Amino acid sequence: MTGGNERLTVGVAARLSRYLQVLTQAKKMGKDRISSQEISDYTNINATQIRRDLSAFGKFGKRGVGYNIDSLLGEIRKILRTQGQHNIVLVGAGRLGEAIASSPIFAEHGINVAAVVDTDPEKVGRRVGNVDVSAHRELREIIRDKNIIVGVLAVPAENAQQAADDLVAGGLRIIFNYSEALLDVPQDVQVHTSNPAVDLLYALYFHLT
Amino acid sequence: MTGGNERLTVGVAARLSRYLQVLTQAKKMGKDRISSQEISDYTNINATQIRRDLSAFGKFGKRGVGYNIDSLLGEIRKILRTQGQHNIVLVGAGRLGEAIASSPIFAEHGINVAAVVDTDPEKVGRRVGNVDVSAHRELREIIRDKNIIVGVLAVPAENAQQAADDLVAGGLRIIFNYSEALLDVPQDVQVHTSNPAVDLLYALYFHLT
DNA sequence: TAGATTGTTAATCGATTAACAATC
DNA sequence: TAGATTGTTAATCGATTAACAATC
Repeated sequence: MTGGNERLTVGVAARLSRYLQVLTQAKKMGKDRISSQEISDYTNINATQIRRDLSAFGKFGKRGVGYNIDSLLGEIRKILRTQGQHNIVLVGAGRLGEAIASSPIFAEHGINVAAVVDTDPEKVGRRVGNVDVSAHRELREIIRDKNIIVGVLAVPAENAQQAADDLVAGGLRIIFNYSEALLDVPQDVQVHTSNPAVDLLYALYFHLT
Repeated sequence: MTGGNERLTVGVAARLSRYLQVLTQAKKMGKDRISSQEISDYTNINATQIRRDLSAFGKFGKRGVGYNIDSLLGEIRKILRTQGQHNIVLVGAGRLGEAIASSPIFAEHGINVAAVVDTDPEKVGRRVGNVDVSAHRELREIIRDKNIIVGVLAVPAENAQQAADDLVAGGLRIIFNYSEALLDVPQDVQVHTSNPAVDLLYALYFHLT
């Protein structure tokens, strides 16, 4: 339907990202193909919606059979342009920072924790995930030298704004915020705040009603 | 416009939860009132949409002034029915489990980590957050005795399905999954999978295009 | 009074869904 | 052939947005 070169809408890009996760996992579980209904069961996205999203870019499925996981993975990666490696920096080497750096969840999608920084001299030099912790004041050089495009904040709320300012000063325009703090940043910086408690309240509402 | 007793749509409930987070933080920052435009800046939800969402339940704002934070917090909590305390159990006392249990992010919204369990005997008895780690096999009794309604999985992907099965067997119907695994659960169980890598790919798409 | 911001309308756009022919 | 599942249409519903009068 579309030529294929327009920018995706926010909704479509979000859904395609979720299909990507399901396909990655299904592949790890040894599956070869998957139906729109199965993807729907894992994502709670309507199966018709899934077929519609995919068929806008080509005929990727086989009627009566479903979608080949490997080839669909390739197609979606092409659409989302996420085929390369992306370097990120993690700010904060506390428990959350360590958990993030050691998790396979990023590597699986081509995202590489290229550096970890902390203000605490005790933590500098320690190994976290695959890298050694650097001093927070070296942030600017690290961002430049390692070609980093995303900063992940794993610091207490009271330090989050300062850390965000440092990331912005270093040139980053995408920040993932794992603290509960609200961040004030320039207009052209995207902040993604992840707050499990908010998601939980929302889930509870539907449970209680 | 609405009588006020219908079930909220998924979209409205999700947005109201996010307003709740912004208001909670703005209050901590010492603010008394806030405009729909300010909430919009923090959430990326259109200001008209915010006013529309709120005015469906009453006239909570003052023209020319904005919304009083305390009273709006109360109104939204009433709408979302999140005024009580909710007990949750955390499965897994590793780095991520410790980070979650020690974070103020849940307590702030009336969510109480009432128990932490782990299969590793080394970890049982250790203090994490405000509770002592219990043995995983006691899960069922803990859920019953402590009136727990939500289970949070902070375990490696390879153990996630087993842990989910145990939570379901214990009677829980809401699971938060912080592993990358796909979980097979009965129809009436809600699974919320949080995958920062997926969110990141999605953010990158808009950055790169 | 002047400036700001809500509450509300009206118009548009994208998401959702059921249904089903096409076809593997 | 029989069963399954895609690709697509058509109809509906909710989200989004601009605009502005009301009013603090």
